[in-house]
Amino acid sequence: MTRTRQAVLGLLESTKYPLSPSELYARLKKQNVAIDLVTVYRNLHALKAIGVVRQIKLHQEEQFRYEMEEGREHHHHIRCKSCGKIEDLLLCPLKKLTALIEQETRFLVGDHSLEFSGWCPKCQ
Amino acid sequence: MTRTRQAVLGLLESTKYPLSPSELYARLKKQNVAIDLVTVYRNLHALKAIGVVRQIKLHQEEQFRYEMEEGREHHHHIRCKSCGKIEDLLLCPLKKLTALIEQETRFLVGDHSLEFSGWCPKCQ
DNA sequence: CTCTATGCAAATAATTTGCAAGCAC
DNA sequence: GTGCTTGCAAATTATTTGCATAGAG
Repeated sequence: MTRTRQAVLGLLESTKYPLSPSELYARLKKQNVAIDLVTVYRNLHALKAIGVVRQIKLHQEEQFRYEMEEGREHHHHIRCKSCGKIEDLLLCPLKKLTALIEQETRFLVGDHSLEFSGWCPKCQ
Repeated sequence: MTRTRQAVLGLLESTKYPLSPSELYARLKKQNVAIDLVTVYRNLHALKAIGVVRQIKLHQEEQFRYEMEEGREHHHHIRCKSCGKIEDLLLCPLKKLTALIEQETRFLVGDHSLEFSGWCPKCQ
């Protein structure tokens, strides 16, 4: 547990929506944490490998985002097409559906991603 | 409607799963179509702008994929984590859910992405 | 001390842009 | 002819890798 890993983890813990590597980097800089972008990437990889953080790709976005895995229930997201605001959705309507899909496609379903996008209250 | 646009469109029409720009490019080359990768990108942008093709980003994939928009019903996809095989899912369980989400988040929902991944029959 | 993490530079991969020449109508 | 399209080169953005050094246990 190094100083930089601590910083990355701390920021992910205190942010309520998933952050991209460059967002993480920019915020750490602003907090005067001496860190390299590459180190942010490497820490995210390491934290993902040990199951502490989860990597997600939001609908139509070009980069990955990361959020804390532990202690979080399975959930999805909704993102504003205008300002980019991201919120969690705690509901997941897909448990029953998975069995149906496995039956119809003969795939074994590992996971799913369900992301909504639209306009947040301010942007409507 | 140029020769290259015709080729891009023709390939998208004859393929039953979404293709990435580089896949399109590679296949056109193989068919001896003289075309530049940049032209593939520009045609996809243009076709997307006029609503002929749809851009999608599959769960955890790094590049965009494109598929025909017209004449296709709203659908989702499932991709094999092992061999990359992609199939369509015609069911969409989310229509009712959208209203609920709009009510709970106060977002106005524009669209959603729902992608499954797992292992196809051969890879299990 | 020994091993893993970090910084810096550089390599990749996906995608976009500038510009001059070519094709469609 | 006029304007949109294309090709080639180069710029951008996200991400990864090599290597020598710094820091953790």
